[in-house]
Amino acid sequence: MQRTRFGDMACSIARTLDVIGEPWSPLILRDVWAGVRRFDHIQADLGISRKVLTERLNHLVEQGVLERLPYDARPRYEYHLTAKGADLVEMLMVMARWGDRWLAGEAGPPVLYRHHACGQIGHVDPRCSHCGEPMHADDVDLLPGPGAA
Amino acid sequence: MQRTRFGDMACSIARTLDVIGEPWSPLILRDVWAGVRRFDHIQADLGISRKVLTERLNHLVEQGVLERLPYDARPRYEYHLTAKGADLVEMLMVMARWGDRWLAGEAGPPVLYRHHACGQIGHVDPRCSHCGEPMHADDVDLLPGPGAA
DNA sequence: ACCCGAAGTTCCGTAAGGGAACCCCAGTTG
DNA sequence: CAACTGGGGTTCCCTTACGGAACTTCGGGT
Repeated sequence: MQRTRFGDMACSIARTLDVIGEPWSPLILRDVWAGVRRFDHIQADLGISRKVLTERLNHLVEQGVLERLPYDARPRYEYHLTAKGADLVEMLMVMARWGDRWLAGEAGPPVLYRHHACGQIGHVDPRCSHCGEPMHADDVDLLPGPGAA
Repeated sequence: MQRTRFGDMACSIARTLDVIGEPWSPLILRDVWAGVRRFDHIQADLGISRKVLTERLNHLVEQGVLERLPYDARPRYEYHLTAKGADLVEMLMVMARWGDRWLAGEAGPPVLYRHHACGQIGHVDPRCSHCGEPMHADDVDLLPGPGAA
């Protein structure tokens, strides 16, 4: 299908898509985050083809998002989030939040998030790192930064 | 490529991917958010094939993320974010934040975000909707919700 | 010596992306 | 009035990536 690479664009969204934008990658990350860490378990949980799963895992490891660690004397491996990968989980939480809000329907959200700090069920709320007020689509202006093309 | 549909999974991340998970879709959303709203402009800006752009725009309109509005007496159209679509922009901001942090390198971020409320350059910071404290990968437990499979 | 289970690898058929050419429609120019 | 233009697609062919199932490899257990 000769997919175009996005990484060369002067855009952090495009570059991020080059790391986790391929089909299945966010779901693989979700599984690893949720504790499904082994090849066969991920494969069975997602119903992904083994071939594609191999490709995705290799790519995510190359990109430093996952690491492949042995868990046995035999050649058995688990995949774990690196710091770089754990940082991607907030993106998953925002996606989940959007799906809960716009797609869950009558049944309600399939997963709830309990926050350690307060012990309550909550969801992720994007706020300005500077003033702490909400930060949504209309709350920002986009300006060229130092790394602009 | 007969890609698997994710929408049937009891997972809001998977369902969200069914709406904006196809290649190019997040970048199209980014363009529309940034003010690039017309077919030819998006096509030229992204370098996407016209065929795929047509498919993606139709899908995003069907999903209620974009709306197609005439801007002339002639058959000319612009694509605009709906409320549902504007709500997806926070996902883009989180992706941009991650790319800025982990992929931008020496040059620094290509785009800066000025927050209207405080007038400062900031970035998006995910916080708990309940207590306002940071909400990252390790700060939550996942529990089955009412819509669980 | 045989079987097992985890983690891939290989192979084939199909569908999706890339790219370029083509089409339709409403002005607008000569 | 005919030809031209420019936006917004549509059609065609080619290549590549996905899906699915079968096969392989490597240790350990019985």
